[in-house]
Amino acid sequence: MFKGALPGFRDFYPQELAERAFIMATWRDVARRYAFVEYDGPPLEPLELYTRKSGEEIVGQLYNFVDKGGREVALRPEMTPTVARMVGARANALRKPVRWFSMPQLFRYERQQKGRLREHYQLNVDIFGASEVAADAELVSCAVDIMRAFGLSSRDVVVRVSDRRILQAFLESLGVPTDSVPGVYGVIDKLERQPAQVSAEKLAALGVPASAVERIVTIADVGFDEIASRLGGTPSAAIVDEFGAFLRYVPALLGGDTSWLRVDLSIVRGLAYYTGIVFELFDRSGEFRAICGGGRYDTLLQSLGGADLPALGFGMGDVVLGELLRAKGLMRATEAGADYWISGADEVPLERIMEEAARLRGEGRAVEFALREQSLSKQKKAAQASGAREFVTLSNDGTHG
RNA sequence: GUGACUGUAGCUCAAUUGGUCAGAGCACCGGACUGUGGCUCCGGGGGUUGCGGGUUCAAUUCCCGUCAGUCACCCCA
Repeated sequence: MFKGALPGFRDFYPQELAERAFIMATWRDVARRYAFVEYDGPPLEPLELYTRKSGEEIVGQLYNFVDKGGREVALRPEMTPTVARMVGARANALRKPVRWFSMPQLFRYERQQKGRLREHYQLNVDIFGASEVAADAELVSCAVDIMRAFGLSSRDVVVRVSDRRILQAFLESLGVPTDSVPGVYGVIDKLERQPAQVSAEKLAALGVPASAVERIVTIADVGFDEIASRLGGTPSAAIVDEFGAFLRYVPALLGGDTSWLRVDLSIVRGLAYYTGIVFELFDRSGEFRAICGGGRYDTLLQSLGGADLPALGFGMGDVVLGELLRAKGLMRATEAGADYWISGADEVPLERIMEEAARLRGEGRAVEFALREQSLSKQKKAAQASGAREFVTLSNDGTHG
């Protein structure tokens, strides 16, 4: 006998499936409110679709194999290449901006740990063909409204926002050599996970001026005012103005609520393909991994050989979110019981119960009953355990109870 | 891929310095309580103690391996 699922994979018993359905229904509902439309793609893709974007190193993280036709294939680790291909193929025909979302099951061949399995479901929300910063604000607002829809508040979750271009300009204004910027990103990305002393030493080794090291180690505390004053009048001023507009738009979209956003230049998002504003959602306690992350990647479609369309999006997985919801007591999902439990008193034949069940089922009701004649108390106990909402008793004199 | 810790019934756990130690609660099944809220009582099924070796007169309890889990690193979703 097989004892359990493969490592990193989950069996969804009815309770767990109800929770997954609850999460996905909430995702879908909020995405719809923002006028995003749903799409999907194949769970299995050519391996090259991922190596072209991320290089051969990525193969170590992929669930890949050779199929019976000799093709190198991989279970999708992310949705972006797929959606980039789909949008690229019809770039000229699609009404812009394209506002799409999907809830794919994604796969990674990695050793599992808390909040990370080999498989998960991830909401992907993307906008293509919009260079306006209002689009960035729409995405962040959508992510926050999803938190709200789950009953989470800004006391539970914070949105940390940054901009790669501003971070680069900020670092250069501190005297960081341009060549050292990528290395400094790497240090910044690890600030929270290693001692400040270690970070400072690494920065010094990268040629960062002593005067700038301390400011970089505490870069998470840099606010918009400091950014604006330091970069005002420089070539980056227009970008800072855009960032300022973004910081006004998000609260406007949230009905005036300013409590969710926090400027945090330490959000680097994996050094990857992001080109502008980036953001991550974290629980305030710091107990869990990032709940959600995203940003703008204007050059990615073109680099994948597709259309030259600006693009931005975010991903939100079900694993960390589920852990957070359970920790907060907000997982509102239970196995659905039947609408009616039909019982029979005094030797009512099973056929009469079945006929009544058939009648109600014909009306679209969910109906269960004991599959053999039992005492009424037994039936009532079974009905209660099943979670059925109504307990109906048929008796020989034709009455209902 | 590397390291640390862990591994007893579906779940949570127990079992003196290795010697009837394979148990309890919950859950599940059956029965009683003949009736209004998941109460009470009785009974039952279920584990080759992750798996495979080794040490020993004897191992759940010691050693090795392996698989799995947790956490961290790596990396990222």
